[in-house]
Order: sequence, then C-alpha cells, then structure tokens
Amino acid sequence: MCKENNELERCTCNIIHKEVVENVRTKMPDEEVLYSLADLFKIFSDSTRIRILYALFESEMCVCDISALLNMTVSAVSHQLRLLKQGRLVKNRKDGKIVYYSLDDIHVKQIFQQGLIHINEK
Amino acid sequence: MCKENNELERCTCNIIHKEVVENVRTKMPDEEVLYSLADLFKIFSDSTRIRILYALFESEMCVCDISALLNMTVSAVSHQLRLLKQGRLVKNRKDGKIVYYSLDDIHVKQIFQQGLIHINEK
DNA sequence: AATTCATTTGAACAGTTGTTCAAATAATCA
DNA sequence: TGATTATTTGAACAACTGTTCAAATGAATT
Repeated sequence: MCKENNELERCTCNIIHKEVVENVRTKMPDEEVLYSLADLFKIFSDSTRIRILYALFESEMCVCDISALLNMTVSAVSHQLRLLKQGRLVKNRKDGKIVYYSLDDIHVKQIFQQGLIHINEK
Repeated sequence: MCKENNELERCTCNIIHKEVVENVRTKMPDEEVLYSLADLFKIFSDSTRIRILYALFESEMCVCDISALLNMTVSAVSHQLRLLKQGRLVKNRKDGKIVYYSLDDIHVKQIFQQGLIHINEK
C-alpha cells in the first residue's frame, strides 16, 4: 500500500507525500546532533548571556565588573556565567579573590555575525 | 572618586576595574540588537524546530508530511511552524487544502554549520 | 448544502528558565 | 584568628515554553 506519491491514498497515517518523507528521513542528522545544536542555541537565547559574551569579546572581566556593566546582581551574573562555562563558551582564571572570565571559543563571534545578517535582512 | 583602575576604592558600587568597564560599555551593541539576537537564537533553541529546519533544507514539505517525519501531532508541528514563520525562517504556499512550507533564509544553514563546529571541537 | 480533510487556533497543563534572596565558600588582610 | 570581600550556591518564585486536546477554518469533493 502507498506506493505512489502525489496520490492521496487511505493510509492509516496521513502521509501525503511518502517518497519525500522517506527521502528526507535518510538525510536527517542524528538525534544527538540535533539535541546538541538546540542546547548550544539555548545558551544564546537569553539577552543577558549574549551581553556577557559581547562584553568578553572586548576584554576579560571579573564577575563584579560584569555585574556593574550590565547593572545586575553579581549572583544573577554568576549563575549565567556558570551556564556559559558549562557550554564551554567562557573560561575563567582565579587571581586571589577575583575570578576573571574570558571567551573560550572564537566561533561565537561568527555565529553572532551570521545571526545579525539574518536580522538586518529585509 | 574612583579615578584609578586596579585600585580597590570604596565606591558605592563594587566596580573593581572601572576603566575596563567604561571602555567595554562604549563598545556594546544597542539593546535592540541584543534582544533581536536573543530572539533569533530562541527560535533555534528547540530540537523540534531544528528538526523542521533540517527537513526543509532538503525539500519543501506540507504540515502533514513533517508531522509524519517527526512523529508528532500536526497541531504541535503547526504551532512550531508559526513561530518559525514569525521569525522569517520559513515561508509557505497554499495549494488547495495543502500548505507547503519551505526555507526562507539561506543563512540558517551557515549558522547551524558554525554551531556544529563548536560542538565537535574538543 | 453537506461532508471530508489539511491545517490553524486557543486554552490548559506540566516542565523549564532567569532572577532574587540568604547563606556558604574561599581568599586576603588586619 | 576574626573581619572583609569576591564569588558561588541552593531554594523559591514568577514568567515563559512546548505539547495536547478540542474546536474552528478553509478549501475541495460529493
């Protein structure tokens, strides 16, 4: 059953273009890749984290400085820095009591750049 | 007050490196840009939407086909397609009862590609 | 006009997210 | 050691998100 495409057969499912679906299915990336991508973009999906990354494009900064720059509590900033570090987007070094954060990935700039191209289009 | 950097003064705020903060502040993009970027990446932050976009990389598809491909209800797919369309990432055309969705932006592929580079690194 | 089918829509729900607050670390300095 | 300061942590909360379900549209077909 359901051998031809472009034909509305009475399948139990509602697939209208079976050949297209099966062909696309073979080309889909692994589930794991899809989830990893979604997780990465989830990190970029918050303006606070984007602001932190843009700040670190310019200079390494301590938690206190970042919170002053963004006008946010150090706690809120620290929570976000933890997520950024988990996503391997920032790294940190300790100098006495002060923790300095800096960018851990050069691709972030390019991803943001591509995003901006989409936004500014049309 | 607070004229030198690298000096722990007793400001009302806690800025430790005032010069760095002020310099970075001048380089930060406008709020509007930061929010637009976050909104764009928010769309990519869900694996269902990423799967839909990957599917549309290969071929235009109707809602019914996509729901069969992803093994999801048409309603769930339709809701997500609405978000993708609002973000100007997909467009659609109507042919009778059937609505065909297709990619509306060539940059998406490049953004995903950059994301994959980050994921596969290290 | 009534029926069928593809799709959309809105309300409802559970699950997730970002911030705040208070408390805990960790490192310096008196 | 005790005090101070930078940062982290965990719990709590409101706000948001993705899916489901039921109902509504809209366009052929009978």
